[in-house]
Amino acid sequence: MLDLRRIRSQPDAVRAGLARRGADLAGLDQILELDGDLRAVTTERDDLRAKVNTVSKQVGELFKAGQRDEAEVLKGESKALGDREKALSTTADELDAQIRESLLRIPNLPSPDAPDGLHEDDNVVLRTHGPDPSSFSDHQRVPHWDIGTELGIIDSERAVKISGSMFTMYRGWGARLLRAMIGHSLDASADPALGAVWEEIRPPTLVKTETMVGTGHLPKFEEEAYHVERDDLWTIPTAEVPLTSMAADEVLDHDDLPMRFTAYTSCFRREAGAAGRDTRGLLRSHEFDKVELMAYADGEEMAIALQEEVLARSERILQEFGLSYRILDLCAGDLGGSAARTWDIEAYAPGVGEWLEVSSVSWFADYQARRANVRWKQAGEKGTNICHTVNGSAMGWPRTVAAVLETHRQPDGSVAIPEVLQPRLGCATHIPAP
RNA sequence: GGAGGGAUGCCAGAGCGGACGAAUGGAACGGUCUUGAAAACCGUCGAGCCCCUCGCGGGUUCCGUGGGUUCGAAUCCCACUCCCUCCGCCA
Repeated sequence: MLDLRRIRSQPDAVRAGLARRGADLAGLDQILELDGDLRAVTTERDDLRAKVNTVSKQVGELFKAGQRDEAEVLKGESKALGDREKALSTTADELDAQIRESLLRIPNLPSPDAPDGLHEDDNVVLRTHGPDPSSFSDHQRVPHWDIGTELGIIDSERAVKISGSMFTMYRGWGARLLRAMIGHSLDASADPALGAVWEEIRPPTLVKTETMVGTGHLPKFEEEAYHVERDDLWTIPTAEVPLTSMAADEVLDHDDLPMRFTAYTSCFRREAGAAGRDTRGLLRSHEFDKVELMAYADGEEMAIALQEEVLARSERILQEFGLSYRILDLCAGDLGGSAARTWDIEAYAPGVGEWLEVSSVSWFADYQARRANVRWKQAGEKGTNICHTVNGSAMGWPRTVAAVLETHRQPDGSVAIPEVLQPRLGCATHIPAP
């Protein structure tokens, strides 16, 4: 969430930032008004409390001195003050809750570096890597759902039988290929030869409500997540959720920053309202595999360097897989609610004939960390500071698998396995044609 | 799921209605001593919010969480959460 003091001291700048992403500004005005009320009430309440505290102290002293009558008089006085204080206190609590509730629904301010624009079409292509989409041959122009069926490596029919529409199932070479890709990504992050080591985490995939609030997935996107009502737990839509909340309510030592984590998990999304859109094959499903990179930073400079580091790692993987991809700089209006700046990576899938979003690399400034209350402290210095958070996928696997299957399909119907993955697959070079 | 024990500052740990934001010890930081270090000694040593005549300033809140009793709660009462031990069940 945004810093209330910033909203208070620079309301126009905040308004302008939110307007860039086309956000509703009514909540902001409401907050400003409630905040004014709250501060008036709080000041008065604190004054009364101060009086109650002094009077109570006097009561004690008078009793000790044996001056019972005087003590009784003061006691009555203090009670009256206390009653007023209680009423004000209730009002203050209510105002505070209202403000927080509104604050949670206000999206982050876009980075000034994020391009202008309100729609997807306004996103800027930063660069494209690999062969041009027009250069692929006919044998690569087969959608992965057909390849999957042909090779017996994707069995959507049975997944649907077991779990319903928009679930997928990998079999045989498909399942092994997926596992090899995941392993490759995790191991690359653990390899010191490739730069800073990202600590591998295997987090829970069922989390508490407050954990979902921390990253900004609740309350706004309640419809998107599966909720296990009996135990009041939510299935995570991304490992970003548990990773970002790992340090919730903690004060990190500045010397430990940046802290880098990676996690492989299943991700669950209800995809409410997306029925029928891009749902064929591996394009969109309720449960999918993803490896996430997530880092805590001490501020903007460190955070942006980490965002670039995540992007480089994700790109590297796509390069190793021999895929064509492009990097999009999301315009202010297309940014997710918690993000300040996002780079999407889209891999080209020749069979589907589309660029598929396989990764999203975002810098959240202190928006998530303020929600989750993640702070850092420099030993010996006074006070604490809110962290910055960064995360990105490396990768969202189903679409990456799709792009790999289509890109590496051979004229004989087999699929060439990228070299980096071969050692993980018994040194096989191809998924054999049927 | 059942029975018992517990939750206090960075850590350990006292306090069980007023003098407690909290003893004591350790850690950390600054200093004295020393060629340097250790030891010893002295000092500092939590966070949030609000106000202002912005000063090494004032007020307030926080002893697991939420309620209650009281003039006054870390201390009493209630509920909940989490942790530990034992039993049951289970991959």
